[in-house]
This record gives sequence, structure tokens and C-alpha cells, in this order.
Amino acid sequence: MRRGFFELPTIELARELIGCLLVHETRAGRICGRIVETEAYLHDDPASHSCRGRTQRNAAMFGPPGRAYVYLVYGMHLCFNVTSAPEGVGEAVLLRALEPLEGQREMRRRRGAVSERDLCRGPGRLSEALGIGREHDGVGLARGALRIEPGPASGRIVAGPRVGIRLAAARALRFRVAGSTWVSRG
DNA sequence: TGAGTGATTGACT
DNA sequence: GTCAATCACTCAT
Repeated sequence: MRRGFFELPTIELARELIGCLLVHETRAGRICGRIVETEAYLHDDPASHSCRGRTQRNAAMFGPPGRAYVYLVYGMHLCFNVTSAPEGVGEAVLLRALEPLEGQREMRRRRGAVSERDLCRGPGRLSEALGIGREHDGVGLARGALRIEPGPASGRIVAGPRVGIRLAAARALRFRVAGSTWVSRG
């Protein structure tokens, strides 16, 4: 990833992450998908975990940019975020959907017998398909077994309201590839 | 120490 | 299209 990429302002990073590759080198082989949908979560954002200050759970959001923030939601699903903003500022970008590129066999072993389209369509699904766990919370994403890599140019990117939240849901902080069959909604 | 809550998914109609 | 499952985390006792 080019130098300074993760230092981009959170909203720009959310847009720039579209088209990049999320790679996980596992013992079972390389698993890889192209990012097609993201959401930005800002420090002054009532929908963000960080808006009420640092806690044990959201500590990674307040760390340096370019790290993983992995948390459990609804008691059963993991969500994978890329931290952004300088150390001390709690912001991150949620990855909501991937287009599977490599390791579909391994994804399916984790996800069960689902259609190709449903392997990584949704934040909980992509975490499961890539084998992301709580042990990845706080790890750097510039290098290492789990990392972000530059990807080919994607199609047109459109912004819209975020999904699955009540507070500040109307803000256009969700980005996706227009018309992609791999995004979780619309 | 315990109740309320939720950045979702999968099963079902 | 609707709805229940299920539990870590937070905040209020």
C-alpha cells in the first residue's frame, strides 16, 4: 500500500479503500477479496463506538491508523474495520462487502454451502469467510498475514446512507461500487 | 452485579 | 417481505 494511504481523512479513506484487496495468508492458503462496500465512522458520530470515549472494546479505534478493529456485534457476528485518523482520535472504516477473488474453497469451508454471492456480502459474512477473529483486533494491515493491498481500478463509486443503525443514519458515509452484485444492499 | 442494547444473519412466510 | 437467536459490552445500581 502506498505510503501515507492510511493517514487519509476517514471519509476519503472509506472511498479509496473501494477496489483495494483484503488478503489473509492462512495455513490453508491465501484468501483474497476485492473491497466493494465500506462505511465511515467518525469521532463525533453518535453511531460510532468511539463517540463516548475510549473503552477496552474500542481501544483499537483510538490507536494509529491502518490497523484492524475487530468487534463482536449482536453477540454473534464479527465486524472488521480499518482504523483511521491520528492516534488518540477514534475513527475507522467498516468493511461491509467483498468480491471473492481467491480462496473461495476455504471461504466456503468456513461459511458453509452458500452461493458465491453470499460468501462475503455483509460485514459478518466477510469476517467469517476471511477467517478474521478477535485475535486480529489491533494488528497492522500494511504488512503481515492479514493486510490491505492495492487493487485494480473499480467502477463508479456512489455514496449513500449507512445501514443497520438508528443514529445519524442519514449521513452519506457509506460507499459502494455502483451496480455491483457483490454489495450488501443496492 | 445485573439489565439493556445492538455497525447482523439466517430461517421462515 | 418478517422475525427470533444470542452474548459482549456498557452503564447504572
